[in-house]
Amino acid sequence: MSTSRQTNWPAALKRTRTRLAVYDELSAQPFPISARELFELLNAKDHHISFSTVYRILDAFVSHGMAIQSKPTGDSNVLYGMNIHRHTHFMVCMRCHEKRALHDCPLGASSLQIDTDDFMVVSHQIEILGYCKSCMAYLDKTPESN
Amino acid sequence: MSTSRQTNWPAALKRTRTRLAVYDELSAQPFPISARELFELLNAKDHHISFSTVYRILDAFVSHGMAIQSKPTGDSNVLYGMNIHRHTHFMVCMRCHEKRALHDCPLGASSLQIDTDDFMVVSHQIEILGYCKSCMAYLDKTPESN
DNA sequence: TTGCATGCAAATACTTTGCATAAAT
DNA sequence: ATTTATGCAAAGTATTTGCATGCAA
Repeated sequence: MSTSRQTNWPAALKRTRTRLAVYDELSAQPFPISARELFELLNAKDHHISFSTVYRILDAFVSHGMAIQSKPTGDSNVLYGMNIHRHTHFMVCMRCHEKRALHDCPLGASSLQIDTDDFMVVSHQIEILGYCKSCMAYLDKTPESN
Repeated sequence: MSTSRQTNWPAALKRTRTRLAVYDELSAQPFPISARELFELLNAKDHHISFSTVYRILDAFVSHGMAIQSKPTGDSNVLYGMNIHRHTHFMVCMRCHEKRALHDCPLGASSLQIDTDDFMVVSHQIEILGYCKSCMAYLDKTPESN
């Protein structure tokens, strides 16, 4: 009943038990997650899988266009998510790292217009940087400034 | 003659010799650089400065809106740059991490329209993700797929 | 002088790698 | 049969933290 059975799969990647498990678990996530979280989710389901293997599989997925890597401001580790067209962008406070989701993508499909013969556009990432209400207070200037 | 003399400076941050040196060196950079690079540039100029201090100063600058942090795909470390409105976005190959600069910002000033009472927008980051010409070849699918 | 900043060194993550074994085609 | 993937453990690298000392206001 796993989705991985019927999905396009790169010829270069063997369909191992481990990779199919990673594929299914990652596909079940509503938002990108870290390699460690994925590792823990899989092991909680009795999939014995090594930590380094998770990284290797995720890298392979990214290299073959099945997954997307992101490094959000305020997260200490890299996140991975399946390459789906439905994605979410965030505003991030540069001081406390609070995040707020944007309901609309500011780019929409327009990023695909950048597509050229030399570069195939697959996705994009956007972060709006600034300060949340409570952190604005720390932006004070010296009395003599401005 | 350093620019740091005449610039707005948050009241909460003491104007120490070390911070002024970091400010000037970072301001001189055309593109964001890592804490390590900054550390090396400063020490090459006879500024004895500790590595951890560079991190602490950069974090303080980010918290006070003087600098921006970014974590580009394919770079193993965090980059820092002064918060100037002139910035560059990149297309990044998800396999080999080759980067190509975008000449125009796809958002322009429109990201500022997101500004609300609750969140003060300062900047934004965009990455266009995809595959360069030579890496497209690795995206092949299984014969039976699709 | 008082509190914040810095240096040093050690600790903490996170991620990658080597190599022997196991599994997929 | 051959090639590629995995597990384990160890190494590598970036970043953070504690604490004693130094400096700015």
